[in-house]
Amino acid sequence: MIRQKKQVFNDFALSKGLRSTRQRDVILDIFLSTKKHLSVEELYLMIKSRHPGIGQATVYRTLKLFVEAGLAHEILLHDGQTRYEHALEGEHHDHLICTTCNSIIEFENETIERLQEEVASRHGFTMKTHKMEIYGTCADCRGSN
Amino acid sequence: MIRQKKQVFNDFALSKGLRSTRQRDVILDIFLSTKKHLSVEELYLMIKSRHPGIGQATVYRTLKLFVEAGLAHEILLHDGQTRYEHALEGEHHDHLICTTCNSIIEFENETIERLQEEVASRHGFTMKTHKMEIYGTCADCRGSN
DNA sequence: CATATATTGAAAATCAACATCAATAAGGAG
DNA sequence: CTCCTTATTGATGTTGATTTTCAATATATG
Repeated sequence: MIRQKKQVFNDFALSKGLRSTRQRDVILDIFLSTKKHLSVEELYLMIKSRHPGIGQATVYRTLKLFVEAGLAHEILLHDGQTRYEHALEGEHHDHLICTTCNSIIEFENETIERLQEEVASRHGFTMKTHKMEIYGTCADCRGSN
Repeated sequence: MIRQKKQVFNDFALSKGLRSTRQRDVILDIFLSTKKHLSVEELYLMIKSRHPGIGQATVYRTLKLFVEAGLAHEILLHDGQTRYEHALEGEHHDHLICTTCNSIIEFENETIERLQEEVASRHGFTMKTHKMEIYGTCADCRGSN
């Protein structure tokens, strides 16, 4: 799986004439090793702890490449930071976001996906991607409030 | 309808002990008179043209109050500006966003709404609001590309 | 009217994201 | 392997949206 995603990036790099650098390898490794929706800053801190030489700007630049390569999606929440999550064709999930503790649960629902396609085509749209976020209170927080 | 929304804000202001000011009246009036998803800057420009005295910071502050009062929702697109749209219980719509021309089409789909509730409760969530955005190419842009 | 305090506008401060640029490194040619 | 071209990097500066600060002003209430 990780190998497969690295391949996706290599192919992308090749097709774009990008050079292969230590920094991009490191950033890709660490990005792929995470599960959560990390902000650039958070990812940068993880990276810096093992590879102090790598600059923040490079992390920004590289994450944008991952998006271009189709490996990552940008997520905008309401905390003023862009977050990145994994993306791979076929894999798609949406988010349940707890407005109390900010935890994020991922889910998939094929029926919703299908209805989205339907709505899009009804309006003459060709759907590329979509984003669905449900905000509410999670079970844990409901108990403790 | 507009009267009703003004009432909502008055009630909110009362419950919070907020004072009634000329600026907030003006901003609410103009906000309610729009249909689109305006950024703070866009709204500020509309306001300034008729009421040059009103400052940008006040517009920012007041829009946040509208959100708190339940009159508006923040929308985050990928252009680095927070936009505000009208919100009222019962009224809900989602967005089709053209990634070529940035136009936004609103739609509603009850089935999707229902499925969302279902997903939320299946995960122990109490759903408060949600957001769904479908990105793609609109009919016009498809033609001209 | 007088007082207490919320609100405002202008300007400064913040903060994420992006651009600049000199130094470095990749990778192909010889 | 060495040279050369050019992509990449890291440090730093800049931008642009949003927030905060603070003195001046306006509101509500006694």
